[in-house]
Amino acid sequence: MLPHDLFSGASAADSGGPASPLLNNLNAEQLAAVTLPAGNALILAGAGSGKTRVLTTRIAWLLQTGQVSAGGILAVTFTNKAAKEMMTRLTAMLPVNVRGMWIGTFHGLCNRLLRAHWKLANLPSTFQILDTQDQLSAIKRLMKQFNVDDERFPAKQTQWFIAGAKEDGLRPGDIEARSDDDRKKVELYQLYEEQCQREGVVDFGELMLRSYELLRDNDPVREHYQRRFRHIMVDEFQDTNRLQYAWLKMLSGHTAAGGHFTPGEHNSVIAVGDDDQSIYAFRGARVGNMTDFVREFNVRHQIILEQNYRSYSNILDSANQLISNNKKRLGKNLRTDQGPGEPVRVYESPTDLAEAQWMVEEMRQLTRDGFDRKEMAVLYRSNAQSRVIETALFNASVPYRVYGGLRFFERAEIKHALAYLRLLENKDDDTSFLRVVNFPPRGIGARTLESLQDAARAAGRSLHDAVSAVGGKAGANLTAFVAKIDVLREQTQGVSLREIIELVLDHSGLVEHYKADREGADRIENLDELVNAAESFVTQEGFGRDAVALPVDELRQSPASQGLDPSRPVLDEPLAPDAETGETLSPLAAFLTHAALESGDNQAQAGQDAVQLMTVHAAKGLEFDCVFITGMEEGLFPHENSLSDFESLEEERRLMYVAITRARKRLYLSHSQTRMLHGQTRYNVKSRFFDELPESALKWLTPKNQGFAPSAFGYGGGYGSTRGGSGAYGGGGGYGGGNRYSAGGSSAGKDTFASPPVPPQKAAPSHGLRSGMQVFHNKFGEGTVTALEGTGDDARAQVKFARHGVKWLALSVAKLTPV
DNA sequence: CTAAGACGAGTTTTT
DNA sequence: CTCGTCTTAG
Repeated sequence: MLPHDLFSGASAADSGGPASPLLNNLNAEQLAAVTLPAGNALILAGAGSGKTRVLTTRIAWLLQTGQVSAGGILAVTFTNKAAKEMMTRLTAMLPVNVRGMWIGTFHGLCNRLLRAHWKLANLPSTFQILDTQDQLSAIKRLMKQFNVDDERFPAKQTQWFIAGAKEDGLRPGDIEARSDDDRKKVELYQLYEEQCQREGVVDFGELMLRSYELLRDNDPVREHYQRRFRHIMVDEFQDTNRLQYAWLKMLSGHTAAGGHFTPGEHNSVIAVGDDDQSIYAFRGARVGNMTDFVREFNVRHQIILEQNYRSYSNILDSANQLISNNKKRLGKNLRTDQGPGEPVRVYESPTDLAEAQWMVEEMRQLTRDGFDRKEMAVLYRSNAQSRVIETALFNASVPYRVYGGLRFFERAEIKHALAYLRLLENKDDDTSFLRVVNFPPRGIGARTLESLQDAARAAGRSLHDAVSAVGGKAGANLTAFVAKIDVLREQTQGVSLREIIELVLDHSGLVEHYKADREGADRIENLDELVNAAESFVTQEGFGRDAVALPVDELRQSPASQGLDPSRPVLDEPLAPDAETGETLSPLAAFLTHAALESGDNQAQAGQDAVQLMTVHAAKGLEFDCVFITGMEEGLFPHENSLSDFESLEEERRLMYVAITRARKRLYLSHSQTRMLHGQTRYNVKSRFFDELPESALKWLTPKNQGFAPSAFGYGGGYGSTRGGSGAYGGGGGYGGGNRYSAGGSSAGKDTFASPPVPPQKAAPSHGLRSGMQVFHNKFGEGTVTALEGTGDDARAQVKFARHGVKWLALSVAKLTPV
């Protein structure tokens, strides 16, 4: 029976209609994917091929045709954004009970499992989650305590080792140490584990690994979930690491565990991914999981989505030809009905500054052509490249937004506040304890803390519990701190989340401390924002799905548990009085989880029509009308660290593939002959990737130079080498003169500049502000320029803000964008 | 305890 | 060059 036969039969019975509107406008491959029969399948989804649509429609279709109830669905993604997107689209498609489904990130779902089975997972019910920062400080603390030479074993490296081991699903005992250094690292890993266990905290890797082990070691639990999740869907499968793969295997019943092999016939796993977009090997992702999946899950249906709905064919041809240079591929070619569109424009500049200025001019033209600024993206390989571009945009008064950097919940003041909150939940969280024990300062110095740590270690207790062991004045300060925390904990019982946070902000002295600080205004504002975040968390999310534990009664009532030996507890608290209502976390605990698992938006400058700046990695999953890929130079893109081996060079190529496929209408590739890097000017050769693009799709805006000849240059040999024609290196002001900018002077003979050449810029950059101008500031919002003075770096502007009054701002520091 | 200065590192990153 | 971290002096 064909998949759609199956469907139409079911839907006819249900709604009387001939076919569900759900399936309208799907192409043949999409339709096949959506209506796949039960069983494991791999969907190879090219960029822009409607992957998310297929995934969500599949779920809706399964539900609508009654093949599964909401409770039988599990969909897992990598980012909260993707998970949210799925939920939103799904609810738009069907009036469905999203609550019953498990849709979330790997870590979110693991957290959910561990919250529900904390006892079996050997965790305290109040366990806290360490983010990467917390993890690093925990490791530093540990290494100091055990007098580990941090020259030989940098904390960062230890962290990397531990995280890497967990990604591979390895406990200290599973690691074969070959060298003394390795043995030491394994020992540190072991000690770190003990420390975390003692403190009741888990890091991101632990969330995954612990829930994997929970399933592996508890037959009833595993079998319950295996029975429950009949349809498992995995997004971005090419990004899964070893452990995540094993986790999926365990959950779907495709593995023998604890001697009880559970046949997987109940469960269908649909893996959706694109091997050509695998760009996260450096953090443990294993593309090989895709072929392993086909083999080990006995995949019989493979569907390739190649029809692209995003870009014109010049762009797609470029992407296709580039990626065809990779040897290790499953094989896929994007196609479109949209026609060729405009050529891909290539620009060469003498300096990185000139590259940026050209780009600004081009953007101006694009704006005149009717493109929104938010539809223009500048992509670069590494963050350091954003600086010149930002400067150019700033000087030209073009609003822009940079992705990346600290997110809301990662800011220092927020972490401080959260640390207090965490201590209320879990007094043994030493990382949080140390973060705030002397912040704001309360006379507790390094020496005091050392003796406290010694005492705690000797007694095998947490820092909180060991304060009484320290005497003297310092001891009194410590006792006062602990008393303050304990009192706060009392005071916050039965109080709303908002009030808890307000109490903590008041009594911790944080707000007061920042008030005394001349530059503390921003921080106070962020702390206020934390209250808002908590408020909207409670109202909007109803504690957030990630944090809500599995309703306890669900497991008990499931037919699965009925045959179980009653003496064998399936649940942590099967008979608790509140079991009937479903055990949920306290609002505070839920909020803390939310903060750890969802670090919040970058700096959502919502509404601003601004040019988008980001790394290529950050651009994955996004799309724009106009895309500039900058710094297309050997050593930068592909990155020098990736030139030496085949595998990572292929990953660089995939990265380029991702970058190209972000563009809908216009694509620009630019490279510069020289570039400031690490305070030195580097001479760069244009990227080898240019030679892998179809000439017919390109338009050279500047005279085309000799291509890169990989065989002629050894690794790194490209720098400082000369190229045909130019020979002008070292000529200083010589570049950019005359011929290079003359319109139509291209050797290809077919180009004219889309915009007038950039005049050589004078040293003093103009800030482009005028009195009376409406401007936008990240912190203060909108305002009016009331006065200007000074030039260059000393330039200042007086701005009257709607909400924050009149302020003088140094333009070299403050980011003001015209509205 | 704070502030200034030395020092070193410097792809990519979500949870 | 430029940022963050660590050390040292007051």
